[in-house]
Amino acid sequence: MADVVTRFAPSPTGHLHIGGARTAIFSWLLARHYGGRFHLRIEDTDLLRSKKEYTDSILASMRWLGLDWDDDLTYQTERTDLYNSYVDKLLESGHAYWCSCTPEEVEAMRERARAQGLKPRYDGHCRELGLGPGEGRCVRLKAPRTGKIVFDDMVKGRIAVDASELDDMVLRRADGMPTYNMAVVVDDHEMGVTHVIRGDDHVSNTPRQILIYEALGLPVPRFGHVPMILGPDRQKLSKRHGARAVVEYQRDGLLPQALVSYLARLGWSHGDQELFSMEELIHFFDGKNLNPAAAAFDPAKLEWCNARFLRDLPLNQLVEMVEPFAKEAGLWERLGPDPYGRLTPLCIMFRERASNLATLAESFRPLLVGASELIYNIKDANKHFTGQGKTHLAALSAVFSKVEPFDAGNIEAALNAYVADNGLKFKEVAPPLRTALMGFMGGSHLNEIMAFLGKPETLARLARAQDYTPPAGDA
RNA sequence: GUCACCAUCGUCUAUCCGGUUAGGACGGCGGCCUCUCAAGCCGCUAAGACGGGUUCAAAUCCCGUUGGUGACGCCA
Repeated sequence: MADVVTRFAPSPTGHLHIGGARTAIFSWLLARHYGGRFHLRIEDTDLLRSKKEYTDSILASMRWLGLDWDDDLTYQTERTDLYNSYVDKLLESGHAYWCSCTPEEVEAMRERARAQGLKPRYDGHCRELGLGPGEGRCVRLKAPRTGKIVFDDMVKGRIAVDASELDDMVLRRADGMPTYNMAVVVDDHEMGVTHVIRGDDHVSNTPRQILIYEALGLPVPRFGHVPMILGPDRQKLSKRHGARAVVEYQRDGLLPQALVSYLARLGWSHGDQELFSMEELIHFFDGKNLNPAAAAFDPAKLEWCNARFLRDLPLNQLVEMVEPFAKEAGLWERLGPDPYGRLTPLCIMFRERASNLATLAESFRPLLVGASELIYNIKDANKHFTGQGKTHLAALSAVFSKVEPFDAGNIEAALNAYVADNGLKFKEVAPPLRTALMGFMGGSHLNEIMAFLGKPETLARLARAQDYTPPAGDA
């Protein structure tokens, strides 16, 4: 398949949503798989709803996901003359005509059709009137009245629509601006697009666009209509389903490669493989094996997917990525003069206990606050800071104070010796120690925690725990 | 209403130009491991919407029904 050219054409009327993101991913992958080109076109002709900030946001999300584009961006608002030159061609060749009907008159036609149980549509009132530019308001396509429009969709297979189902669509509005279908055809042709990958809400536009291609005598590209993404309840994705925009997932601490892998796997498959690197996606994604049915978005699986990528990420990259989240959590200042040197052991200790960057950063907190600021889980403290527990803590304080250097290996040896020398079991000593260190029964290996904390802080925490008294009135 | 599209475990999917105990993954449940929480490992759970055909044989092909989605704009 030579010279594959695809595109992604968002309207800057909102942030990039996961549905759009997946469409972009498929389109991008197809181009990259075949060594072709991928273009980005901003469909900003809806002047009322289009906003520059949304264009910026969409671009930022594309970059974050790792979807680069070839050549400059195309903005539809800058191409009005181009579109009109094509409309003029159609007028000259007799494939289009001027229409003087007002929107109100057309609406009345639709109403009449609906009343008769027919499909609401324009009735071709001005089709044979031969109106000139001065007499017309908008320009309509003189669409064929009979025959079938057939195309072979990359995901849905053969789709056929009867020409009689379509009416004479408007190509140029009364204000001189092209309509969506006209602009899309001109743009896709001008940009040399060979494969139009888009959302499945466009299937019914496709026969109309094919009519324009044919009227213009242009080659018709291949189409691939990818289904929508549904919410976890299989209803249309909406606000009540939580995060929908890519930026929200970014802010929540998702890894871009995890989102891409998950989204690619939604509606596409490569055997039983669940996780894909970008390289694997490019290698395997050939535009086949796309599922024609809509897929429900599953946050639980996304989280699992993210946790997997989090674990396998090279440590230096992980440290880099967790930095903004540590700052956001207000923990950055607490890392001291060598923040990266401190972040590294924290990431090693907690990465497999977190499912995203935000929870990972938050899990550092107990090790970064001072002994007096450590928040105790009341249940754990009451259960483990008992007479026996405090006895162990007192003895361990003495033991640890002699450990030098205070590193993980020596600490572990000292701890094991204490347990063995006193004929104890490790699990008798560990719970009070862990609770004293972490504030609750959780976290990484005890010796690593203590090594990270350092001797003074470790001893301070053991001391504080020995002074613990259950809150009054607590049952 | 009309037209188009869709239909395998709760979810994502494999199998689908016919023949399988319908496979994997997430989740859930149980177990192992273990100082905790995770992770990891093991096991269990659970599906061809329904009805007709065609055929020796249908999840797979055909028709219908039901259900879902989209479209029917001088929005994109």
